[in-house]
Amino acid sequence: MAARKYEQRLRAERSEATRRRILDALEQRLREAPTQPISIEEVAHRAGVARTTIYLVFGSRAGLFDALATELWNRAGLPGLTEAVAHPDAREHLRGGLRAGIQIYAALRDVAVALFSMSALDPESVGGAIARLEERRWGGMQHLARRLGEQDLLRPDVTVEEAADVLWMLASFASFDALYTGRGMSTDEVARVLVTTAERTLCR
Amino acid sequence: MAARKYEQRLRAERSEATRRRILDALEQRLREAPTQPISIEEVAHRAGVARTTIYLVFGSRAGLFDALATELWNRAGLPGLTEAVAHPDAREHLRGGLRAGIQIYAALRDVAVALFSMSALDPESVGGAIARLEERRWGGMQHLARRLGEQDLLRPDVTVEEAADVLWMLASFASFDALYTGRGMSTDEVARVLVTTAERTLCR
DNA sequence: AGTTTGAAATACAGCTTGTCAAGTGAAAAT
DNA sequence: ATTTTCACTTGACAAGCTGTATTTCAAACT
Repeated sequence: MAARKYEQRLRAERSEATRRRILDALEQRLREAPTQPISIEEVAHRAGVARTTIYLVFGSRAGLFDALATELWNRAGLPGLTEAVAHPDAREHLRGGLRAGIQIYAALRDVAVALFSMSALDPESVGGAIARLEERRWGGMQHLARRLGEQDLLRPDVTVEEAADVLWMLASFASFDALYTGRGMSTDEVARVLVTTAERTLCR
Repeated sequence: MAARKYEQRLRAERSEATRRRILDALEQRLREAPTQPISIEEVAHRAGVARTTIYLVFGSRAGLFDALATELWNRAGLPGLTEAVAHPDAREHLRGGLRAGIQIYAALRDVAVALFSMSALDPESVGGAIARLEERRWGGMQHLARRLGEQDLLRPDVTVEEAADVLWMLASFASFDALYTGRGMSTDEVARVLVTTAERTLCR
């Protein structure tokens, strides 16, 4: 998106700035009033931009939300998560991965609620961004389950596939939010509950 | 709703029939195309009714969805669930309650996705029906946790409050659907995973 | 100086929701 | 048998939204 090649610095910078202002406006609006329908007009107004500019830059309403989802994830997600995944001990991988994921979910909570719900109602409405992220997450859970199996950390009555399924459920945004928003827990408390649940269910 | 007192049988019956036709049309439409925006016009057309009639009967779009949610729940929920709750053994209460809940979720899956997502985006848009159901569910989880504690079935390091929190998360529609739709499991498999997770995490 | 181009302005068609006024026809009351 | 009642219809309306197309502008580049 907006991936035109420029020799022209200033124009490229201004263009990028406009793009960011729009995404920031959308994010801010989602945080301020997550439970209210959003019009592109409103986002444009907040960004100090014409409505048509948003269509020009992002192609469509769905493209805008898609861009926000992917941008936020990259901004909030990569550092902690990749560090956790790299840990040689699979059990620490499990713990650190869950904690890192929860940090991301908490940082993006209001925005994530909107994006996940929109995607559930109609995956197209967020341009498939959530579906792509969830597919990556599923890959991550399979990887983690495999490593737990390789290091002989799984209970004898739990297969690698079953472990992946349980991790998939527990590491979902919905599980996080059931405890974080639904029960008013802190991120540390949520992490404790989810890690405990995962370990008691899956590990020896 | 539609609570006018009639001496007139026939008119009351026809009125009820209209109401049901509208709700059936909405439910059918949600099952056929869960991921497509729904217009009241469309529901009215399917029900063979004027659009204004829907506003007349249900007051608003939100009132319509509210009515559908409460009606479906009562239709699908009460028998199995109340039976499970009545079991003298709290452990069987846990198992039967989860199984019964899962049966409900599965029967209403497509409709439930829409209703829960709509409620997450804007609780008002379904007239608060989902919020009320979830509050009752929370009461049920607290009750179950208390019974597990009373019958000394909880692990010594698990408090009644913590048990209620975990049950709240595991018995949510989101947890069910992560496995049912997300992983393509059957209801029996979902029940096995959820019951196992709950018991290993909470019970001695 | 002349050209590119990111963005604005304006207008449009088509779809929503919600409300309102007036009308119809069949069941109920007398 | 006639009148009343009422569930429902019809048609119209204001207001808001999305998406697109056309034209214009001014800053940035060559």
